[in-house]
Amino acid sequence: MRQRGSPLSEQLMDALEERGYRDTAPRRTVARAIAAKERHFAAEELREQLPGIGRATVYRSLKILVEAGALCRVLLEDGNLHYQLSHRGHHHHLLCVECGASEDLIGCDIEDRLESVASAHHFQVSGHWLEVYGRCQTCQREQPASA
Amino acid sequence: MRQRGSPLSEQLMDALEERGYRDTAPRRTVARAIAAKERHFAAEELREQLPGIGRATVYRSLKILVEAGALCRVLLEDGNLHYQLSHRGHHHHLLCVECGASEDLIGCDIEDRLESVASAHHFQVSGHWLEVYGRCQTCQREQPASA
DNA sequence: CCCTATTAGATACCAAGTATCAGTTAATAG
DNA sequence: CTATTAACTGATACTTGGTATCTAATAGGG
Repeated sequence: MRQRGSPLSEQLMDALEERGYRDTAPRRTVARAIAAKERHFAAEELREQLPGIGRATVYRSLKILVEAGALCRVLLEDGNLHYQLSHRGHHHHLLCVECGASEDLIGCDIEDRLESVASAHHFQVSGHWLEVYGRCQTCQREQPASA
Repeated sequence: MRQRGSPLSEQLMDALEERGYRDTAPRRTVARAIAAKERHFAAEELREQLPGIGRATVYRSLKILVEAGALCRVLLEDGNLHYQLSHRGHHHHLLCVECGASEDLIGCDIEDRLESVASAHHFQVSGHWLEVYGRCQTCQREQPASA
């Protein structure tokens, strides 16, 4: 009697199965919990929600989901690391510091600029990490000027 | 009999005193240890080097030095957070994944590009975090092609 | 040389992991 | 449909990074 999950959680499971990981009940439970998230979340927050799942299992699931590209890690402005569903491959986030919403930064040429700036330093770029913090359109409308 | 420190460690102490922090022996010890670092370092690494200093004091010192702008935090590719001396205000790092060297990224217009890309998303940028990983010139010369 | 706010260090705690390991289970081979 | 076994789970303990709390010590101004 396998629990069905949302299409989103099925996608997470698929990503794991593509990588050769087994389809297990605890992983399905974790996948469903993640799929239900509307925002980025802390590892501990997820674990608290799943008291029936072992601590190690939750963290292991997060790890392999990130490796599988189904989940991505986001660095908050305060230095905390959160997780959220990942749709594309490599991308960046516009993180709203007020409501916590996150928008993917696409169609940007940041990589190209990085490349050219780095080459001026005779540096061979192999990767980078970029997070952008600010206020989303919705929050700007709600509080036009400052907070 | 106050221990003298290097000019660099004196700079760290000055940064603290400017902010109203007191000149204490433990802080001088921490400042000297940091000033002697040639690379970015982990908090725990620093603490191990200073068995005579309390754990909380080491972490507190790191925190206030970051706040004072004398130290900056660098995010390694593996997600670990390290610290290193900071010279300028806001800047980014070119981190060599081979030797751990770090170069400051200056004279770049990344900020401008971010601003324009974000405004296309109707996003009001207030801050960002950027780290660039790759190989420095020295490591490229030593191992011309791959590793 | 006092006075007191700041600081130090001990301790305990929390968050985010990782390592180990005995016991369980998924998937496959027969 | 059962047996096999590699993968997985969950408990536990440990590590790193960091904060909170508290008592004792001390810097530095008056």
